[in-house]
Amino acid sequence: MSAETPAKKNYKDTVRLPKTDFPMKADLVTREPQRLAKWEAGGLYQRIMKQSAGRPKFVLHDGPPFANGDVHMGTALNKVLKDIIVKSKTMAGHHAPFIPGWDCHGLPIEFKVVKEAKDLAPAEIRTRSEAYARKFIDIQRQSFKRLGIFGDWENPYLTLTPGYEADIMRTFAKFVEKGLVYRAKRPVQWSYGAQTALAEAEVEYKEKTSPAIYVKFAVLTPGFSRLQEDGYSLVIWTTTPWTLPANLGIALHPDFEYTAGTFAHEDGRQEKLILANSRLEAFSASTGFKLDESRPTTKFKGSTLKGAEAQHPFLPRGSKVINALFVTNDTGTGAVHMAPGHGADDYIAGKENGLEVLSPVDDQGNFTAECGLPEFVGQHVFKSNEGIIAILEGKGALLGNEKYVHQYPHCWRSKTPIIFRAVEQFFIRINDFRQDALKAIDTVNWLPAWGRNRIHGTVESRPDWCISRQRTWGVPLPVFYAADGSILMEGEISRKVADAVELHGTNLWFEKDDAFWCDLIGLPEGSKRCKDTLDVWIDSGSSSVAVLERHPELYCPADVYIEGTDQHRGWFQSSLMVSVAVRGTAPYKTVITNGFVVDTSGKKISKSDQEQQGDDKGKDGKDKEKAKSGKPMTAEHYFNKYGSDMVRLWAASVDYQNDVPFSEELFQQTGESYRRIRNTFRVLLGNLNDEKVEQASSLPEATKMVAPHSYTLIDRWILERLHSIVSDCLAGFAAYDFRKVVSTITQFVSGDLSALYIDITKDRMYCDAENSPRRRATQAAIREITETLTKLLAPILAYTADETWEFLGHADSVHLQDFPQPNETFANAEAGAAVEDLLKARAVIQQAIEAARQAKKIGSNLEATVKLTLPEAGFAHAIFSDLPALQEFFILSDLHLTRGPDLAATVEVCTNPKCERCWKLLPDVGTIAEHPTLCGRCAEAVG
RNA sequence: GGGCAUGUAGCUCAGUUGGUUAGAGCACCGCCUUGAUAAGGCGGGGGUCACUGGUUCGAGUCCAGUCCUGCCCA
Repeated sequence: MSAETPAKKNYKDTVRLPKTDFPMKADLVTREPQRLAKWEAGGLYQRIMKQSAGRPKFVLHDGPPFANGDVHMGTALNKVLKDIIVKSKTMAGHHAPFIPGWDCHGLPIEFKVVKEAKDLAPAEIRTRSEAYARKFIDIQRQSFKRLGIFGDWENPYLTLTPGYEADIMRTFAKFVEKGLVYRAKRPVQWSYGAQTALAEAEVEYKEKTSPAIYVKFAVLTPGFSRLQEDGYSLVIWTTTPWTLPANLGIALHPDFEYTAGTFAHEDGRQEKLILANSRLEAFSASTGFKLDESRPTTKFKGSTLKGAEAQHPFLPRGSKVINALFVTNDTGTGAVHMAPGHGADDYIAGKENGLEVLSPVDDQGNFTAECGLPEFVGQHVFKSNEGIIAILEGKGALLGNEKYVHQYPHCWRSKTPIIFRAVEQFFIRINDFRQDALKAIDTVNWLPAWGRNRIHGTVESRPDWCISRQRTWGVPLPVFYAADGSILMEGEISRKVADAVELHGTNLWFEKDDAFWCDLIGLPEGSKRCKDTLDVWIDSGSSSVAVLERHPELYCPADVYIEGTDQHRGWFQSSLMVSVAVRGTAPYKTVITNGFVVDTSGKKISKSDQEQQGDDKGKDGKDKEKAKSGKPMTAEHYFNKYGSDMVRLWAASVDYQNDVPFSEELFQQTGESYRRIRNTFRVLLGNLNDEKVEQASSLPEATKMVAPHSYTLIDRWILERLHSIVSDCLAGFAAYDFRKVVSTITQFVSGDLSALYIDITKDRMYCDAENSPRRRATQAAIREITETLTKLLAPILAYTADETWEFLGHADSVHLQDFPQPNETFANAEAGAAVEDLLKARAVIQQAIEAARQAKKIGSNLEATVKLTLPEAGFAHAIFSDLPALQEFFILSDLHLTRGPDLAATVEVCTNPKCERCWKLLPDVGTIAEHPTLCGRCAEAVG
């Protein structure tokens, strides 16, 4: 009576279902830290280095992030890409050390420190800045390690260490020795907010409203040729009225046509003015002054007035008329106000024409006595615009005044508008080696290729490098001033400073007095140290000297630099310029750029935006709201919520050479891919659970236990596919195309493994006798597939691959393995051709079955009787006459074959009895007395 | 405003020297399965290939222009 129940149960127990402890739920957030701890305890990175010692080297040089703030997703993307490169190069047979670094000096840190406590002594600022930097180095290091990035984390390079600082100074010494450094009073981009000069890379452009005014300058020189009468005024246009006290000249384009004539205003005013012809109309539209055609006018070229003298509108001095080619005719009047102390073009043109450099503005951006207007001394220049306009108006020199909205440079740290201001600064003369740098660019492989043009253009047009900063948190500019004020700048002097710094750090410079240093260097008594520090781009730009050449494991040029696209102007360039100046060649062989992380609406999510959000919290409602709606952008948030492998998979599956879209939704999408891969690994591992122990312990020979001829067609096919997947992935890694690797593997896992191979081989794996040759053959194939995929994924899914490797029975980490090589045995795609035909037939069958299923005639495929018509031509492979093999491939109980004109299939309800064990509907069920509910195969398997 | 990039399904991306009905993965809808089950299978919907014009028998692909977005610069 109850005999059937235990019997049923018994048959179910004889089915060899996949069994594994490899969890379906990844639980990366808790498991990854455990694995990381294991890696660290075992010194995995050091072991990889030891194991790969002696192989061809591959050096990826880490561009140092600022030791400031948490790890942003953009930084995480970059670091993960670096790690994938290093791991894949290692597995491809290289010795690839990774020495991470941090950029420690500079304004961002000093700014925070000074904000927290005012009026600190320089030495104190430096102590606090170092502590600040080290705090964030630790924070970032934890995040990078957590992201699964392998490297010598305990011995990173820091630009604040004495050795590095000394090398910066020695690099400077080389510049000095090559005669590339000079000191000059030149206009620089000055931040009054941060009170320092700024480099090109330290300014950002934002919209600003400025007063745009038209001002007349009376021409003094009487009877100037071609001017028929006197009393004319040149008209200039400027958006910076505050620079007028520094006006020393007026520039005209030598070739433009100018008109001198009488202009009348509606209000009755009349003026005798000179403007460029092309600007007359715009001038009239802005000011209301129209040229009175009835009065005599004179036309002449700008070169005519060269050398004339005009009257400064409110100061008792002249303004010299000069010619300059940079005068344009798209804005203004064709006559440009020249203040050599307040503009780069002005400075150059002024120098050529013998104008002085006047810059009556102090560090805070306030006027000094030199401005010649006592009432303005001590007042901020931007607050003085209105007063100056009032003076002009009072003197009758103001012809027009409007609001002008334009993109204006701002300080990246203090966010204040910058001013051009002439101060004594140190510069590197670029022209002396610009051509060498341009040549060096063409020795480098730029990825993507347009990077070459980008940096070429940058280097071609860049001005001299302003390398001095009036800041405290940086490497001192190692030069001295003699008692008479003259400069003591020699390579030898700087080297002596460097040697002392190497031993004691740069704090020595700030702690000891001038007498100490004069004594140490051997300078005459009374000499004084320079108070400036070096531009931080010299710091990081010197890394090819301070790191690549110094570190025993590295070399120069490095094989690869990879950073965000903004570094064409930043680190790629500063590194290039330093390297070319110092050794004449580029510091890198290949330069890869990654795009910026943007949200899905295509907006840039920058680190400084994120910081702004944090900084501005609570300041006002608007920013608060912005901070609230802002998405978290720290890597920590995402690896703590989704796991590091998810961040890594995201990084590997986007087109990093363009801007990289990022959103929570995208993360969920990545999660789907991840789960698919993981679940597939889980089944594969489950199917290996009864692999012979001897096999597992004699790895990797296990995969070779079944000779190729024992494989069935479907096994040979999947191994052929695997063969080409290996080739594709290796090619993808070699081309730094990780997206290709991910999509290749994803599609293989989803399309070939999950939907076909695993599905088709379920029957033999579950229901065949344990040692049936085809079952063992498939098991061997599964081991090869799993091991191969695990190794291919290891550089990307650093944690999951390692976990899988462990479940494959290996004691040690997958990261000590090399990449698999394509198996030549399966290179000829013999099975692939047959499977192509099989898949065509399968599609036709599935459509027929689906129709029956939708019509509720059948449920599972096994309930169908399928009549398949194959075309007369083709479908010639032996398998098309092997009915059992076809039934297995199509996963059917009952298949009938005919040949006809077209490929076609019809479906009927199968009437055979169902085998209780394998669930197929087969005619021989019930023919075995011992097992009345089983088919022949199952009866035999049960024994 | 200039230089360099970019724009193919809801999302991330393929689309070879121009050549059938533009593909994949994920998402979505329906069905099946419950022996991969917080899984798996099958089927399906979904695209004016940014826009406009041109070359061509034929253009996502080549040419010109426009627009969007990003980087760098002014």
